[in-house]
Amino acid sequence: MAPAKELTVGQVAMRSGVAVSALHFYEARGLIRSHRTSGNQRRYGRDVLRRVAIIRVAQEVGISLAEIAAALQSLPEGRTPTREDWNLLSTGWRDELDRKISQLKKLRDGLTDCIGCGCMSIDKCPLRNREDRLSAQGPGARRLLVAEP
Amino acid sequence: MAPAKELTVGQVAMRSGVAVSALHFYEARGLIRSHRTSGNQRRYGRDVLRRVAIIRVAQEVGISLAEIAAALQSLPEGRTPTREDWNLLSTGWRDELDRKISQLKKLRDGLTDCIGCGCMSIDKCPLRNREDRLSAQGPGARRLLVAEP
DNA sequence: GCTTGACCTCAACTTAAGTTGAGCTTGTAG
DNA sequence: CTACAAGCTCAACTTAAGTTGAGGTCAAGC
Repeated sequence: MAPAKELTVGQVAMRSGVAVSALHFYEARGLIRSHRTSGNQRRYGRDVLRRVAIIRVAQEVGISLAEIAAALQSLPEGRTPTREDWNLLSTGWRDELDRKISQLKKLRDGLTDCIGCGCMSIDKCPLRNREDRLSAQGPGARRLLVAEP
Repeated sequence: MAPAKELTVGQVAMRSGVAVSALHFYEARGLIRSHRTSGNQRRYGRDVLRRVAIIRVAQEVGISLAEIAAALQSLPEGRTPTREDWNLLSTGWRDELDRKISQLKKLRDGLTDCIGCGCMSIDKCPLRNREDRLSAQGPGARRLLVAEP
């Protein structure tokens, strides 16, 4: 089996859409790893592309590099991660991810539920007058942040 | 109708769970608004609690204050926003929110689809060998980032 | 065998989103 | 009516996540 060719930092940058400087930065932070050629240049295995993709996706939904780094620790250092490895990683995030999904849906669906504005507890709240929801639950702000879907 | 009592910055901080300094900051950035007492202290209408809640929710899912500020421009300055106002706001975000939801689900569901790792195009990719998915679509990295749910 | 574009390190700079602190003013409870 | 918690402004500091630039090395094509 021809050992899948290693990638230079420039190639990884091109294929992942991430700047070389960011790759250096991720490496300094321990999110990715490389080994060096005799001339001290970085070489990456192909799995780095997947790791970088995950870093970007996770970042875009508001997960910090520190959290991502922690999660990536669960991936094996040497070998290409299996499906089991990935599942392990993502179960560590599941609660947080579920919560975020829920929040996003609230935002997307027009924020029709009360998010702690206090107006629900006032008789003249336009939302309450229009829909008359939640009115049986007594006064006070409800659901400051999303708890469940 | 007793005009719903106005809130001091400290009360807003307490009820929203956001620091006073952050409220000042949001105001400086135009995300919320107050008027002043004769003694130059801030007073807020109750709608500020809802605005702040939205700011926090949106922030948590990775939307920047600048984007949030832009979206909040669509809300009426003077009156309590109606459901229509909120819908207008959230439709401006809908595409971005849909994309983020989609990304989150990928992460949560174990990243089982290829996210541009390049390994799908290699015969010995463990995922491909196990599942033999997507194999009819030719070589090359696929779905670097999520396009559709 | 050289030259030119990729790489290397390291320090300094940037932007976002706040926090902290100093020094001064307000307002409310006793 | 006074003390003291709460508010005000403004400048400086912080952390995260990079980017930029200087100064020097590597390697691949001609």
